[in-house]
Amino acid sequence: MNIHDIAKLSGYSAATVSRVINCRKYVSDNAKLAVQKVIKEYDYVPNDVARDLSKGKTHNIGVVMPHTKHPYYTGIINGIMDAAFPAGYRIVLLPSMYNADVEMNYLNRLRRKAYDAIIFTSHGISLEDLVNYQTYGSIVCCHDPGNYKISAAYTERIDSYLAAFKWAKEQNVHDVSILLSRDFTLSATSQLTRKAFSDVFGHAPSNDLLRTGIVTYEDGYASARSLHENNQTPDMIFSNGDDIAAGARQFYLDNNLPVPMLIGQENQLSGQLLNLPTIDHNFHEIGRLAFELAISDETKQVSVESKFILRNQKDCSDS
Amino acid sequence: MNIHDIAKLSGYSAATVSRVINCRKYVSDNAKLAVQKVIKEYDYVPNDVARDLSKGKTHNIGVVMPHTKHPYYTGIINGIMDAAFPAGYRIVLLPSMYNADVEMNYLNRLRRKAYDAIIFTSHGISLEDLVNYQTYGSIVCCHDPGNYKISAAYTERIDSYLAAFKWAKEQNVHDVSILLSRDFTLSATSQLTRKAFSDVFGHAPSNDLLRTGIVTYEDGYASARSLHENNQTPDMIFSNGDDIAAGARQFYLDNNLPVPMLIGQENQLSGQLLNLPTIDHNFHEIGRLAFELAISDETKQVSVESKFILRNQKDCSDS
DNA sequence: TTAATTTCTGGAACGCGTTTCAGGTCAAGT
DNA sequence: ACTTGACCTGAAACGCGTTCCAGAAATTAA
Repeated sequence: MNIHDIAKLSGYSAATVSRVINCRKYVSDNAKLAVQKVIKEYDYVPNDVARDLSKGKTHNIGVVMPHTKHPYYTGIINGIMDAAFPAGYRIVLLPSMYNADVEMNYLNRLRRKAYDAIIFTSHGISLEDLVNYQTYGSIVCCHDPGNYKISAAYTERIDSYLAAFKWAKEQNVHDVSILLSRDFTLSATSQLTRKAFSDVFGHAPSNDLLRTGIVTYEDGYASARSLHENNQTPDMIFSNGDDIAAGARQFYLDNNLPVPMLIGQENQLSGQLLNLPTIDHNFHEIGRLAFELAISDETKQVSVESKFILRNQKDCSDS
Repeated sequence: MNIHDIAKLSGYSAATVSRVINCRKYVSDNAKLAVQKVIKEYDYVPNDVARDLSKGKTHNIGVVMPHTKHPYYTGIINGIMDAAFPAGYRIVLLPSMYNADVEMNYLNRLRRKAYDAIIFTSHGISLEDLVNYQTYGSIVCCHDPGNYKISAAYTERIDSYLAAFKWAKEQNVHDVSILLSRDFTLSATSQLTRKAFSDVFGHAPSNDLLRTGIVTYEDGYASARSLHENNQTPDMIFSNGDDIAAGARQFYLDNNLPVPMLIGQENQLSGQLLNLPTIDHNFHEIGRLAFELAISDETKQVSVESKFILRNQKDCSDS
């Protein structure tokens, strides 16, 4: 049962049926009634894929995310969804695991018109590739693209990082362990972290106290163990997530070791429960903005500020 | 640039080009080479929407979720994704807010072939509606459908609920507050909670100690306040999420009130941090199973056991 | 050397809705 | 009475890839 069947049954043409369905002008009352009757009688609904093909638009936005565990991504996703839903767009989850082939595959699906636009919450392939693929559709990334001409919604992190490290310095810490999601060489965010640290402390962060590939509570726990096993005793751990900080803390507690000071990120519930200083990167807002950019024709960059949050300082080391 | 253009340029027909693209048999080496050359030269990629239309399949699975904040949904989503990705399916997020019109709209989009199947992590419309819409595509729900003929992947909760309440009884608690996501009348899960409670305690849970519509940490906090303001002093709070329990706990701490015993659910990080007894509903596995059902032709029900988890009991009331 | 396969290939139909365009009607304006 | 413009309508083209079927050519089997 398709639009042509309805046309035949109602005695009108497919064009008229299409007009009725889409509430277009230039349809007589007679035609409208006749068509609606048949549609109702046969319980007809139009095929969305055919419509998408015809219109050249799917109302689907692909959202590429390296993994799903990290709240960074769920935060952005929520922001995107909250903006996409009222606008009549759907979001398609595209897990990438930072795999270049997989990401390329998604870009090609953009070319193939499977999505109207694609948002990279993060990406393993080069920014240059992303920029080049813009010929085939709207692409948005979620970090500062520097001089590259590409739409981006991201958090301006430097001030909050500086604030965090300044506060750290005021606490008279000397050995700061930094836990990162990705290595300095791979991630602009990681580079920024290093820069902020260096600016405040006057020297680069120690490699002995650095751990990368850290994403979850469990990773945080393992990092602390690794530090301990390498006889490193940082007096502060700066991590890229409250959950991660919580994991590290747990390792020390479990082993009756003194817990270093902790700074988290993402303003997660764990941080709230443990009263950790944290950095809120406003991911929900980033998601909203990314969506707006995705469906707009302009190529532009928008950013929001992140905030270093010092909670009322109770003791953080108790269980 | 479409397949017909490629056909013309290569001197072969669209049918042959299609065969080359899809690596079908019955193509001569000459034809293959010629077509591939033109495809490469013009950097042609086929249109996915046209292909979907032609094949009558989108490889998209719609996943309806009432809201995005609750880890119940993110857990299932992760399970679905982990299964869908290797199978070449994508998942489309469909927020519903338990709104019947919205959910109906998604069901209609299934009819309209926008999705190959649809998974309801939860639903506001009647199970009967869901059952009826199966004519139009594969539908999976995530709770025990009773006698209704519909595919379902869900957690068998009764044993863990019983175990939890039995443990509670052993702790000699008398006034158990129950915090639920949805009212008994609306939710089978809520009914089960009540049944388990009644079975163990020999009487129905107190309405004065019941709160519904509770989903987040903040809701948990508000519930505790509400209980307090109504002069209710439960000696245990049974909540539908560790985060929620954590929220309730925080209210008591903030007001220097004794913290009742707590039982959480979902085995969340907050529960881990606070050493809460919890119930793990195995949502990741539910997601996996739901996906398998979604792409299979059979209509069947599968369930997994949930587990009551009693952690090593440290004191839960400190900060 | 036939008969029977298997391999190639392309025209045309199919999946299905949208849109353009041309042709026609009818009421309002001059 | 004549022009103008708004209103209706449908055939056909368009978006684009897949597949069935028929016919031709090349092998293989007998």
